[in-house]
Amino acid sequence: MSALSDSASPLYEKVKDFVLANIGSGKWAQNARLPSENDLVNSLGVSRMTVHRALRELTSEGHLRRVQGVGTFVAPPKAQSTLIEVSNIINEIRDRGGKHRAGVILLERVEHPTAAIIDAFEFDRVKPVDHSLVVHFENDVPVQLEERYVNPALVPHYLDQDFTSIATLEYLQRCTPLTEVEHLISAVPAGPEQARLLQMPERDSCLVLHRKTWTGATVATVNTFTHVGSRYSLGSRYRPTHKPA
Amino acid sequence: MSALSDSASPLYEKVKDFVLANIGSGKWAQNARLPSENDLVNSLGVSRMTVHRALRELTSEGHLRRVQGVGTFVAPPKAQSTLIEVSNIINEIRDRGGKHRAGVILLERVEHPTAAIIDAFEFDRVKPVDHSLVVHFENDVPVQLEERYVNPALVPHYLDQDFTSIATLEYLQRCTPLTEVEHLISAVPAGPEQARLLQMPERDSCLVLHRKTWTGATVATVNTFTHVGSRYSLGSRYRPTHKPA
DNA sequence: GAGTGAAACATGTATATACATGCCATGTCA
DNA sequence: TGACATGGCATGTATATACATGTTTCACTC
Repeated sequence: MSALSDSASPLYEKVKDFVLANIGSGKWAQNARLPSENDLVNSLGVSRMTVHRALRELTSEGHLRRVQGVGTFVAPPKAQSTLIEVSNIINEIRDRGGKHRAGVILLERVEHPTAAIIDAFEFDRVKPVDHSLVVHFENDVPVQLEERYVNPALVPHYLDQDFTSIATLEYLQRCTPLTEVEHLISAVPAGPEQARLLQMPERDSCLVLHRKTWTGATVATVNTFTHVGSRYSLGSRYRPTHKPA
Repeated sequence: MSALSDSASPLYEKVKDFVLANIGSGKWAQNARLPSENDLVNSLGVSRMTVHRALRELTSEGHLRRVQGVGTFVAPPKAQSTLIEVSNIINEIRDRGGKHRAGVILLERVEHPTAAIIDAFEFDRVKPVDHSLVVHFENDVPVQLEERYVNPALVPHYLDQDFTSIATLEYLQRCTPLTEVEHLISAVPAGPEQARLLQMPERDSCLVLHRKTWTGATVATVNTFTHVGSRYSLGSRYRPTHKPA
C-alpha cells in the first residue's frame, strides 16, 4: 500500500510527488482537504516527520495551504500572476552564444543633477551623482542603450571601472547590497538620440526597462535600459510544479 | 552565549535571523564558509536538526550554498536576475480603482487554423481551435487587446463563457491546470487593426506580452496581450531579503 | 436552551539518535 | 614519488518521541 514511486529519490520527495500527482490528476481538487498527517503516515508507511517535511515544503512552494488545528488544503492555482525573469544583457548575450561589445558614450560626475534625478534619488538637497551611458552590441549590432545614475556615497569609484566587462556590475553589487528593487517595463517610440545610438529609425518602438535599486533606505542606482523593439524581447519559461533537472 | 534573539519566534527562525544578520553585517562575506552544523549546535545551544532546518531553508531561499561533505557558504547575491510579476488586466484595473469594461470583437471556432497557430499548438495535424478577441477598457479608454487561442480538447465550452467578467479566466484555469507557462515581452509598432481597436495612432509603440500555457504535455492556450505603450507599463517592486509581514 | 469545559484531533516545533553519502587530507605501501 | 586505502568530518535523510498550539466537537451543567 505504499503508493510511492520506487526511484532513488529521498522519501520526502516521493511523498511530495505523491501529493502533487493527486493534485495534478484532479483527485484532490482545489480547496479540497488532504488526508491528515497521521492518515498519510498510515497509508504511506513513513514517519510523521517525513510527511510533515513534504507538506511543509509543498506549502512554501505554494501548492498547499495549512491551518494549524484544522487541516491541509489544496491551494488555488497561482496562474494569474506569473513571474518573468530579467537578466543582464552581458550574460544574456553570452548565454545565446553571441559576441558582446560595449561602447562607452558618456562617463561623468554630474554636480548639479536635474530635478527629476534628484527626485528619483530622493535627495533632500542637491548632491552630485555619477552618470554613465553605454551601448551594448551583440555581434556588432546595437541591442541595448544602458543609462545609469549611481549614488557616489555608496559607490566610491564607479567612474573608474572598466565598463566593457561584467566586472562593473559585480563591483556595483558589492558596493550596493540589494535591499529593494523597482522595475518598470514600457514601450516607447525612439527619440532622435536613442535612434542614433541604437542605429534604428526614429519613432520605431523601444522596449524600455526602468530599474531602481535601494541599499537600506537610500537609493543606490537609477537605470534605464532601452532596447530596439525589433531586435529584442524579454522572455521566460516557468514550470510551477516541475523540478529542475 | 546563545547569541539568539529572545522574541517569541521559533528557534529555527532565530537561527535563520542569526545567520542573515551575520551575512548582512558583512561579518560573513560572500563565498565565505560558515561554521559547521556542529559548531553552530555548540555555540547556539540548539539541536542539530534545528540548525539543519534553518540552513536548509536559507539554502532554498538562495542565501546559502551547501555542498555535502564540504561545508556551507554564503551564496553570491542574486541581484543580476530579478523577477517581474505579471498580473491579469481585470484585477490590475480593479486594484488601481479604475472601471473595467470588456468589448468582445470576435468569438469563433476556427476549423482550419493557420500554419502558425498549428505550430504554436504543436498539433501533428489540422485541428480546430477556439479564438477570442477582446478589448479591455479602463475608464472607457482602451488599454489592452487580448487575443486568445484555446485548445477545445481541454476547454469544452470556451466560447460560451461570459467574456466581460473575470469568470472566464477562472473557468480557463479550472479546465487547464497549469504545468508550464512561457512568456515573451516585446515592443512593436501598432498595425492598422490594432491601432483602430485600441484607438491609437498607427505605428505608435505597443507593449506586447505573449503567453503560452501547457497542461501536461499539451498546449492549452496561446495568448497575445497588446497594450498601448503610452498608456500602459508593467511594474514590480521586490524586496529580496525582507520577509512578508 | 445556552454556556462551559474537556476531549479529540489537527498542525507546529524541538530533540536525540542513527545511518547514509560525499569530500578531503593523511598515511601507508609499492 | 605516486597510487590507493582509510579515517575524519561535513551535510543529507529517516525515525521515534515529546510537547506546544490552535480548532472543532460534544457532552455536561446550569
